[in-house]
Amino acid sequence: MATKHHAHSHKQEKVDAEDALRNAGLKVTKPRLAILDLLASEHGPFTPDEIHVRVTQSKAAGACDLVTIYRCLAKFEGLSLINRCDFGDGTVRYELGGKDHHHHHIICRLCKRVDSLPDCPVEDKSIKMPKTGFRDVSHRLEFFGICPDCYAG
Amino acid sequence: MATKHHAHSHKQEKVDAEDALRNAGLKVTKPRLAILDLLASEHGPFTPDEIHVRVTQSKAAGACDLVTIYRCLAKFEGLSLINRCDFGDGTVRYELGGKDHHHHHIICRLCKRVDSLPDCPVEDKSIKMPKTGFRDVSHRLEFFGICPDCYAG
DNA sequence: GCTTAATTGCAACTCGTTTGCAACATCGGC
DNA sequence: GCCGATGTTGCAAACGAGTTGCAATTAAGC
Repeated sequence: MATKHHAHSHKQEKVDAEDALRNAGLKVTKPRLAILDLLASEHGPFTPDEIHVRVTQSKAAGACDLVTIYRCLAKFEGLSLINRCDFGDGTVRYELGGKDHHHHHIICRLCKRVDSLPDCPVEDKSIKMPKTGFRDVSHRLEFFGICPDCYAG
Repeated sequence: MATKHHAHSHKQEKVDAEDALRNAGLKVTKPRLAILDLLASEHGPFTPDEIHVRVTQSKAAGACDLVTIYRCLAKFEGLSLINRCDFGDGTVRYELGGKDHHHHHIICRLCKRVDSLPDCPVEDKSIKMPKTGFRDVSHRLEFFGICPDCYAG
């Protein structure tokens, strides 16, 4: 009983992940729960490899093959459970959130730290969309710079 | 003499490319001239592979190994003779132009056609740069959509 | 519990890109 | 114009991220 109460907030996360999987029509497996838990609890985004390392190291016994990570991430992305980020450094990253979580990042060129920017200047209309005759226009926007920690120290 | 006059405009391009190489402190070689000529005359941007095919097929005798293309492009980019574009499709593209040629693209999701956008809305300040404490901030911005040709036909 | 379809692990593979090394071509000096 | 130092090239082999085929396993519905 004591244990049950103590673990409450963590349990809650697990249930959310399970629900998300069931709602999506996916089987609930250990690797999938581990990936969703990781993305829900640590600030990302993470590369497939980073996810693999963390999931494998976590005592949550989510250990699995890297291929499984790739396959789960692909499924999750297809169902909009997670978003893919591409910072142009040769690998892809993922973070929690569906289409409603649209936002952009600023990445430190030195320490690679990633911050999220709350507002999207394109949807804000603070960016004037060029008139191109294209339809169904989406965009990718990322900022790069030197973060305070790096230029201070 | 007749030949000299006849080939004038084309010769001129070659001279420009040669000058660019000499000014950059690079040796003037056939592959390098062929790459610069291609980028100057055809509307890009092009992947290394596309450049290789075109350069090899051109009777200008610029035939060379794909590795050479990669190495030339890396040098050129380091010297800001060309710009790298990344549309997130697993390969990189290059086009002519230094830092003064900063601009963005809109890419058709169907036919992959790439148009250049004349103005940069970010430098226009029509985008309100988020105050993040980061310094030396640059950005990457690309648009994706369906081009008129694709949704018409 | 038992069946079936989904999921996983392993190994082998693809594709864009990079690297080691020996052969070669360019450029500056004679 | 020839020659040597240095930069550049070709080839083959390696690389890393991501994918695929297939047999073994496991979750979900009955």
